[in-house]
Amino acid sequence: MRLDNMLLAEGVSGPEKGGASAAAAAVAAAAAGGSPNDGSIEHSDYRAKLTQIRGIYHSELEKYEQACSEFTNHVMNLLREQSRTRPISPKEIERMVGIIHRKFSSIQMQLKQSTCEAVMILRSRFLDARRKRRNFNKQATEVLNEYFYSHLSNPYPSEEAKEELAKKCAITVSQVSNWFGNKRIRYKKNIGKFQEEANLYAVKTAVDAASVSSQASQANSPATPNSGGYPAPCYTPDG
DNA sequence: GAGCATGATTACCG
DNA sequence: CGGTAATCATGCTC
Repeated sequence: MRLDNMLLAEGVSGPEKGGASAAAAAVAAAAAGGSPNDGSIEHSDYRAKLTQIRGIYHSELEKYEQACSEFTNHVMNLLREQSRTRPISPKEIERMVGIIHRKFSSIQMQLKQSTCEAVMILRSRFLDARRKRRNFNKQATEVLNEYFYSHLSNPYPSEEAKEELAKKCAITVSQVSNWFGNKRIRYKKNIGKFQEEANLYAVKTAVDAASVSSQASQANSPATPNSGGYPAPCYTPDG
């Protein structure tokens, strides 16, 4: 009866309302392991799908139950008719009913199993954040890149800085951390590839920060990596 | 559709 | 616990 427990836990079987919230709680618990996503939209989406599965499950279950009782009635009638010609013991009737119920419950088991599978697929699809990865918008990456390249000598934002960036970019702090982690490693791995970008943002922040007069005339010379921290492309802020 | 870009996850380290 | 490195899975471009 593992299937029953599983369906109950997922809120597919069991009471209407408590079930749904139980499922949501299960999802929340599973997602709490480190998923940085806010997830309210995903949850409502998940719930909708789960409700759909629930509906199918219950209507099918009802159908089976109805069919079972109909069939049982049918057999009982047959037995009743037969009882005119030969004696039929209550034991025999019981046995027949038992056989019918076993047959139908095995069909129900299949229904439960396929419902379980559907739920599992749904879960894996909705809980695996990688599946619904979205690129950050232009403005967000702009902000992040600006910070990264203006702190190229030490591109490790503090917790507060991360929060600030997260707020600016409308993403979570974990996403900021992920972004910087990825950025650092990828920048280090292939500095050449980021040269252009680095120069761009270096100039941008330079112009932005210090509104000094003309200084953008030297922004296209190739790389001169230094040995400390992270090699800067061609523009070194100071220090 | 192949191939690269990119965000997220995982294993491991200090 | 926060970092790196490798990897996964998807998005995007050609």
